[in-house]
Amino acid sequence: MLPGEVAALLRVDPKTVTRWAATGRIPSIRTPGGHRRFPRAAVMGLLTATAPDNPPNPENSR
Amino acid sequence: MLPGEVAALLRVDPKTVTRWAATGRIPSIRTPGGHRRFPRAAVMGLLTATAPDNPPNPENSR
DNA sequence: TTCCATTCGGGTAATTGGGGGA
DNA sequence: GATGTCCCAATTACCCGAATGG
Repeated sequence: MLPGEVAALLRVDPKTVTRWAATGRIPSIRTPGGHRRFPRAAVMGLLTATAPDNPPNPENSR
Repeated sequence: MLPGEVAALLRVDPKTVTRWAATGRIPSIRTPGGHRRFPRAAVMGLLTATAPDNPPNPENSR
């Protein structure tokens, strides 16, 4: 998966994704020219949202 | 979407949006750096919930 | 081979996160 | 109980020119 795709999915700058790879926060593969490729699974793990309990259930909220 | 955008849209302080995410009142994903991204749909839900005259679920707001 | 879009690298400004207090 | 504003540190976004990939 390309840096631009990951950036678009997480609403960040492609440069930020590159920084994550540089700091080892996300696994990445390097092309012979130095460009990066990211495993789709790792990217999917990042966009896992915390699902809050905010349904019509007042008793649960209190 | 970004915390600042949500804050501007709901006309609250970005810190308040952060607190909502922290208390689980709005779903959010975290970047590896710790910043938050909010699903547009969830923001719209909050926007509807804070609407002065069009609350779909008044009991949900409490 | 040339073509264009994207990514590379570094540097700087703006935003965000967390804690504490009004 | 919830929100807005203060601090500082960290993260992120946009600028440039040059190189890579298909």
